[in-house]
Amino acid sequence: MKDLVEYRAEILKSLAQPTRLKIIDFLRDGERCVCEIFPAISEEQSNTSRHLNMMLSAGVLSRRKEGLKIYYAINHPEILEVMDIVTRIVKQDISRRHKLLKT
Amino acid sequence: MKDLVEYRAEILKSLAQPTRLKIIDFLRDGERCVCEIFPAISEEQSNTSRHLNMMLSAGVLSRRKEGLKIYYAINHPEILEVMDIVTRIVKQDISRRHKLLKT
DNA sequence: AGACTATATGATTATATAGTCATACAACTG
DNA sequence: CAGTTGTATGACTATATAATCATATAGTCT
Repeated sequence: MKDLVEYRAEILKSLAQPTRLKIIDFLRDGERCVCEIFPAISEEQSNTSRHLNMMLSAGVLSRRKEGLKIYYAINHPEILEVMDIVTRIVKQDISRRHKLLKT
Repeated sequence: MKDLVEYRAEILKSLAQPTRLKIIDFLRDGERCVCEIFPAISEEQSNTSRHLNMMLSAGVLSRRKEGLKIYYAINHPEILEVMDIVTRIVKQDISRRHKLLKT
């Protein structure tokens, strides 16, 4: 039985990778099928599929089938909050480093 | 030159691991030295040191020297916001799964 | 049924990660 | 100075991860 720490780590891990971040960014405005996602992020279909599946099983994405296509979407609006906070942190860090260089 | 996506991934990765999550949890109330941290999380000193260093270079922790001891602290209050959100997501997911099992 | 499209998966490879043990280094203490 | 304490690091091992290519599967269309 997985404990809370492991669940949290799993969710964070499923966000903590450049290709997956690009997917999250692309899904910001709503669900998209795989055939839209992989060209948008310039990755192979199979690689994209694996990352999508990983985020799905971490509970970060949800999935809907429609004919041949499979649509993925962000499963929790909170995920976008997390992304926004992390972006803010990065920007702060970058401007901090700039100031340090100038001093 | 690292781009924004890679910076974000680096920060998230530095949070996305059970041992490191335990460290963050332990540092919630303020800075602690390594000698307090590793017994608190039941990990070896050397392993703890590596994780601390990793979070330091991701910009997630800061470090202060005082005599023999080195104190680490969470560098951005926003990190705790992220942790809170992720905890909320996990709890939602768990109760969702419970409901599904009951149906 | 056969051709086609969208997605997933097996096998493989290269690289990264977490953890351990032993040891080095740095700062304090008597 | 020698001994001690706190932290970091080198070398190693086992395991996980990301990416790729080829192929399988599932659904659609004529």
